[in-house]
Order: sequence, then C-alpha cells, then structure tokens
Amino acid sequence: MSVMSSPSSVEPRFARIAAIIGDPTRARMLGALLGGACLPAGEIAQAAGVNASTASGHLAKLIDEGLLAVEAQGRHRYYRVANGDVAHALEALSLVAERPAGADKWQREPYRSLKFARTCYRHLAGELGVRVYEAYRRDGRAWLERAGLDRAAAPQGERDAYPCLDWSERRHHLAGRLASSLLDHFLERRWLSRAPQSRALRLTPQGRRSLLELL
Amino acid sequence: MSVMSSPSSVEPRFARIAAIIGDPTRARMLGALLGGACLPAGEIAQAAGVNASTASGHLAKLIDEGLLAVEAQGRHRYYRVANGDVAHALEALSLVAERPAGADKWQREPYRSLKFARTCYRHLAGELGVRVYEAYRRDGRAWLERAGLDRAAAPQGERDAYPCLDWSERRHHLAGRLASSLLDHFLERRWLSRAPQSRALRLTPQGRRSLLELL
DNA sequence: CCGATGTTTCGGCGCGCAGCGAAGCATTTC
DNA sequence: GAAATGCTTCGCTGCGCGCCGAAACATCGG
Repeated sequence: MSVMSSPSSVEPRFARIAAIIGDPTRARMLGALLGGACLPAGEIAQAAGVNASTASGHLAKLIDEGLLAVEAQGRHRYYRVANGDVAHALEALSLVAERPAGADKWQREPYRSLKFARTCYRHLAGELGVRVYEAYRRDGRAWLERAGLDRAAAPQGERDAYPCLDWSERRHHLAGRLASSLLDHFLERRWLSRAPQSRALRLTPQGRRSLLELL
Repeated sequence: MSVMSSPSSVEPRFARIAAIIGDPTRARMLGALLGGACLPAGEIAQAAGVNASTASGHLAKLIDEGLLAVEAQGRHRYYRVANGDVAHALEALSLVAERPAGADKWQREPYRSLKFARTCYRHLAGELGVRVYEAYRRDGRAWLERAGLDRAAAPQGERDAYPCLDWSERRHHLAGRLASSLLDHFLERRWLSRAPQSRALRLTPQGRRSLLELL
C-alpha cells in the first residue's frame, strides 16, 4: 500500500468545473456568451431568466473558476468567455450529450441553422466550419491567401491553429488564433452575418459567391 | 419576436452531462475508470468511498446519460467508460480546471508520473503521448511501420486518428482507434507497463531502448 | 449635489439530491 | 436447497445551494 494520495482523490479536478457548468442557469449564461459576445450582467441575467442578484452570484462563481472574464466599463461590467479552452470543453460536453435519439432534429429549427454554421467562442463551427477546416488542411497557407487573409495571420505554433471536435458534425473544425482571424475576416467582408439572439451564422449572397467557391 | 424556442432554452444540452459529472463521488468513479479499466460495481464503490447502494444509484445515472457502459458477467456487473468522446470531454474539462497557481505541482507525485505518461481511456497521453503524436504527424504511416504496427491498424477515416488536447501538456496527443491499437501494441511489447491503482504508465527498460529511439 | 441606473451583498426560504441501512433479487457455491 | 456473495431498490434524513427581495454600493446624468 502506497502512502501517496490515491488517484481517486487527485482526479476530480474536473469535478469542480463540471459542477459549475452543470447548473442549468449557469449553463444558460454560458450559452448566451458562447457566441463570443461581451454582455453586461443585466442582459445575462435576462437571457438566463433569473433575478439580477441571482445572476450576480453565478457570475462571481464563473469568474472564480476561470470560465468567464470580466471588464468594467463605467457602471457596466461586461462578461465574456475566458478563453478557447472553455469553449472547447463545452463543445466536448455537447458532443457527449448528443443522444442517438431524435437524429431528425437537425432538420428543424433552431438546430438546422446552428448545424449549418455557428460561432463557437470566436471561430466558425458547423458544416461550414468543417468544410473550411478540410480546405485548409488540404491546401495549407495557399488556401489562406486565396481566401484573402493577411499573411500576418498565418499560424506560428500549434496553438494558433488546432482542430476542435464539432458537436453537430462529429468531425473537426478549426480553432485557435488563426480561426478567430478567419471568422473576423468573413464577417468583415460580409460573407457571413450573425443571426440575432443566436450563435447561428448566415451565409450572405456575397458569401455564397465568394466563400463557397473556396471550399 | 420569434416564437421559436430561444437559444437560451436550447443550449444547455451540456448542462445535464456536466451536472452528472459534477458530483464529486461520480467524478471519482469516472476517474477510476478513465484508465480504461473494466471494474465491477463493488470496486467502484470502494474507489469512490461510498456505500454499495449509493454507488449503484450513481452508476445507474451514469449509464442513463451514456457516460458508462455495463456488461453483466455472472453475478458481477462490469462498468467501463462508454466511448472516447466521454474521455475527451473529461480531459477538456481537466484542462480548464488547470489553475495557473501551483505550476510546480507537476514536479511532485502523483502528478509527475501522470504528466510523463498515462492512459486516457484507451490511448496514450502525457509527454510521451504528445511525442508519439508529433512523430506520427511528421512521418505518417511510415512511422507506424517502424514502430512495428500491423498495417491493418492504419487509419481509414478521420475518426480513426484524431488529435486530442492533452490536459497536462496543453498540446495534442493522438486519439481514436489507431491510438488504441498503438497503446495495446506498446503494452504487449512491454515497452510500457501500467502502474497499479493509477492511470500512470511507466517506461520499461525495453521501452527506453526501443520506443525512445522512434521519437 | 440628487435621482436614476447597473451591480453586488446579505438574510431567509425551500427544493433537490446525495447519503445510509435494510430488505429484495439474482447468481454462484457446497 | 441453503448459505454466501454481488448488486439494486426503497424509505428516510440532512445538508447544500439556487432562488428572491431588500438594502448597500458604485457610476452616470442633470
């Protein structure tokens, strides 16, 4: 018998985080911010359907555990998802939550739109995200140039561009700094536009012409 | 105002799963099985430090949510992690749980051993896992042959071999069917051996000679 | 300054759920 | 068949924590 602390007592580092995410109200808060938005406490409270005071408590916990970051501006406090790892963990959980039952739900709203294209933190996910990843993997930096991306955006290390398992597709899309630049780029050029009140992204007419050509 | 259910009410699919994982006892159970082992209910109860009846209830929930799978054999019921996605989600959560504080803990046991090499479900993780992934990414199937792997193990689709973000290294290691075969291969050849009561893997003298040469 | 707005702190209520022990069911052993 | 072992079901108890409203604290506008 070893004296060293048993693995059973060291493991549940993930338990704290999971417990934080596991509360339905906090989960709704995270969901509201998962699109990459920066929202003040009041709006988050409303989105989650709870009192301001209740929300405040939850937000404090989410900050404590490093899931959210906050920036004070005047009398507002703007909350956002702390980093890409958090978004990645939430997508990974969503993937597990995907029960085989109800496979046809992807045909209906609001899943249909989310499946086609959505933001995941600051990058692109969904069918479109997967296709972008495929194209990038096939042609590398040449593809980035063809898409009109600044060459400063080219990935340096592994953490600048890495694959992230996509919840709806069960395949990978691109994550990391490069992926953020790419999404910004698509939005600036109006190839994609954000749907209101949702993480869904829509392909604009320009996007249909320009972006699809690249895939 | 659209009538369709708002995104805030559709999102928390991940909440259910997180809530299940978030309970400390259930987390210990998952931790005990994360090494890839197949354990009977009684042993899991003991590892988690709870009554058999308490454990039984938890195990039922873990089954219900698809986190564990079970196989009856005589009067025993053997539980195991249901699939790689679950392991992936747990590693992703662990990554988030990694607080910047206490960065020196990796120097001490039991973290030191886990950081070097460990099982993650059925594949190899930790420093060694990352290095294996690098080598495979560099040389592709040629590396697999050099490692003495049967060519039947070569990956077919994307899901056979995909990168998984490593909790301790913050870089990727290899996951998927290929990774499972690879780990089996290493264990069969006695290049690696399982530490008792832990997910940690140890490099054997043969492993030091043969495996390190390949990296 | 003073009232309005946004946010956090505090106190108290109530539900949900993890925990145990005892009893029930299944399977193996002698 | 009876006793032993492994696991699950049931009923109960207690604590933790999410919830709200009221009040305190901050910041902005006039």
